Amino acid sequence: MSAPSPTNYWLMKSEPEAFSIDDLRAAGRAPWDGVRNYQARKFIRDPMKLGDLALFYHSNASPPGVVGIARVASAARPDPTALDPKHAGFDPASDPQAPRWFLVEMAFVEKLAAPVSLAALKEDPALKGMLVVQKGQRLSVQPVTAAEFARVLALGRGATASATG
DNA sequence: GCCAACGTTGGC
DNA sequence: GCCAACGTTGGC
Repeated sequence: MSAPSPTNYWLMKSEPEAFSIDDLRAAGRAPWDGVRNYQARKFIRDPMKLGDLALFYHSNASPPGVVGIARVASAARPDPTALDPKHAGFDPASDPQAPRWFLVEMAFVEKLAAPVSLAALKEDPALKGMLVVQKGQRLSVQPVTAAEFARVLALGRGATASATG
């Protein structure tokens, strides 16, 4: 039996002061809660599938960039933090009977030996189509192509900038 | 439906 | 801390 290959690849942003790759590694897996953007919700709720792989991106970091790999470890389900008045992500308009916000659980896969900074992503011609390098793009859950994912992973595992594997 | 005001994101 | 860019809200 070979392991099923992931059907989609993603980039998921988190501020390291809120939840870092080290936090995910320590936890093993964790609910990816707090997504409050309709476009990101659509990705989480619809095309995101168990086993999909994601680039774990540190935003508001020094430097910002891809620091690890995570795997989608659950189906999408309603995000309970949207219904919790004590939670920063509380949405008073959210209806428990018709959940508005969703989460998936993410599992730790790998911390990159050589984090790939946003500047490095921008410098790589092979990655010029990535959403994260586009000006003004702030979507917290983004699709990436298999080729982009493989390229970032190669860079992050220590491949030289001139390697094209 | 338009669009100004506001709040947030996130690089720098 | 600054501020550009974006998304949402709400008056009209």
